[in-house]
Amino acid sequence: MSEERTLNFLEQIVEEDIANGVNGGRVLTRFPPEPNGYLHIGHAKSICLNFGLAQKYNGKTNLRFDDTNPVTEDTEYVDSIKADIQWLGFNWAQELYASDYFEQIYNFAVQLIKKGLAYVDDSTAEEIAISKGTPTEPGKGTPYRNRSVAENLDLFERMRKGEFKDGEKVLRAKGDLASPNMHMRDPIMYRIKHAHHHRTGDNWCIYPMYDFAHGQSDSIENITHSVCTLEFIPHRPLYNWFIEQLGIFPSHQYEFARLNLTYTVMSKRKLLQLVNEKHVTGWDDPRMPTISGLRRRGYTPASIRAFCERIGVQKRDNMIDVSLLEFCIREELNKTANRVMAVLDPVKLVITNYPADQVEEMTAENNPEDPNSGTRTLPFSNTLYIEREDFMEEPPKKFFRLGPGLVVRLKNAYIIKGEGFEKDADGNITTIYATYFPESKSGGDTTGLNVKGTIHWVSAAHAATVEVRLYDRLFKVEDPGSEEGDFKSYINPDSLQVISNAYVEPSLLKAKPGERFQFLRKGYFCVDTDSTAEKVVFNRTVTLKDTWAKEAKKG
RNA sequence: UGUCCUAUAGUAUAAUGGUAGUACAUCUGAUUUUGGUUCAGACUGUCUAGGUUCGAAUCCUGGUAGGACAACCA
Repeated sequence: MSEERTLNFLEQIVEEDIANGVNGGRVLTRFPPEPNGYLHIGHAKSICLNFGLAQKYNGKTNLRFDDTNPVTEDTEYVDSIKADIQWLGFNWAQELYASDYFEQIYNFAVQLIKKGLAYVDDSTAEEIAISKGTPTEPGKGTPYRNRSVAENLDLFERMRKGEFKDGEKVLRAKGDLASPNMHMRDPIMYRIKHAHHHRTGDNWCIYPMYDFAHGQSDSIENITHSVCTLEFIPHRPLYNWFIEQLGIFPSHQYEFARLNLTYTVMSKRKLLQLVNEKHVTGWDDPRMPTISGLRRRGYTPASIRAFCERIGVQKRDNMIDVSLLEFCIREELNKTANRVMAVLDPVKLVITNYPADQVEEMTAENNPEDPNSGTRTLPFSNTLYIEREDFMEEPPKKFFRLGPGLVVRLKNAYIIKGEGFEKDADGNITTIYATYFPESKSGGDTTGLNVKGTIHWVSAAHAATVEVRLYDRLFKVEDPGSEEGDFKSYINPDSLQVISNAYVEPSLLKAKPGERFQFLRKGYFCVDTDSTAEKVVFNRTVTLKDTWAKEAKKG
């Protein structure tokens, strides 16, 4: 119940509006994705913001697809977007589409033509661009700027009827060609696209531009707070101008800084490239910063919401350290994920003084952080697999694991002492030999031995074989987008390591896709949707914090 | 060299004219049958120069730096 966090600047605006009785204290936000790609963690920030604002102030949030460009949009994206928002834990008041308003927006355009504030321009895209001038020189306009209202009305109607080809004509607002704001220099309102729309089919061949659809849609829905990202700041005067000239409900636009994350890219264009050029397996590849990728990677909705809460909201450009995201998922999984033993890079360990035909059932805690998680049993025998990195032939001083003469605790079992090992012709260790202390069994240790290290293991005869996919950051550099040349040349070639034969506790054979575990000392893992009856596949969500790895790196 | 936005520790984010705080990251130490967790501690900051004020991160002015804007994309 401790709501100690101070208000972010948008919450302050909303609270002021409520205090001043703006809109009668009503709060209605919207989340307006364009259905031309999958949602990513940056969208999650916007979703948490828009839905969060409404939740906090007894308001509602509409889901509105900004589907004004039929050539890039698709129902596949609509479906994935809806699924992702719901998975994140948010419910929209209404599912709406800008295309629902095409007739209304068309009428708005006619209204502006009649007021002498819009005209049909026959110029080419190049001609229009040139006639707009530059940020430092005013625009000159085109010869079509002074057509009569009647002619504009006629032409616009014929545009709708399909009498013209793509690009032949556009409808433009009559703004201010000398404005220092380029968006006010006669922005295009409608363009001709003889294209099939995912919802309106072939009903239309003219489509409104963002600037003549977004604010209008906001207004039609009576959105009170229209929250978008910084790049729309220069559009705001135009947003307000249209609303004022049309005399419609005055929605207000507010802007915040989009999320940037280290070691990844966030633009839909770049993500699409990664997918199309097969640098990843798809939009939901666990290395992708998409919601579907993070879900498959093992991230939880709560962890993503916690992340969005921690990063805050402001108007300055930012670059969030991906370690914060990792912290958020570890924080949750530490409390909720059951611990299991899995050996990813196995080497055989034989306990020479343990009876070869004996099998003991060892008791293990499922989760020391959760007293209600219970215990399970594990088969123990004289031949085990342990992690190859847990043995060193010539261990340095601070190596608290196994080596010749070193003692170590086998988690949930006995203390053992390294005795010897065998190597193959290439010098790789093939088998390690150790002896155990019979009186050192977990829970009943009477040896008084003080061992510094504990390692995990599985019994060779009882182990199940699974596939494990180890993911690392997708890019080698913090900000691939700002580096020289093609961002794809900074892709991390080691972002995926597949281990097709890892040994795990037999119980994991029953694990279902989406189930999460902590592989003791190795990290958090999630069962992948690629799992079959023959082979269970685990994705590594994130490693555990590893202070030994840091120590070892120091040399 | 136009207009707009922004500037607080390595990264984010508070302090709303009155003790610059929090988180992540980094580093110590303690505890630990996970080199995990937990706990204790350390480190590092108001872009700059003036001004207003008893008092400025906060208000004003001038610099500087970063970002956005000239798509028939959103």
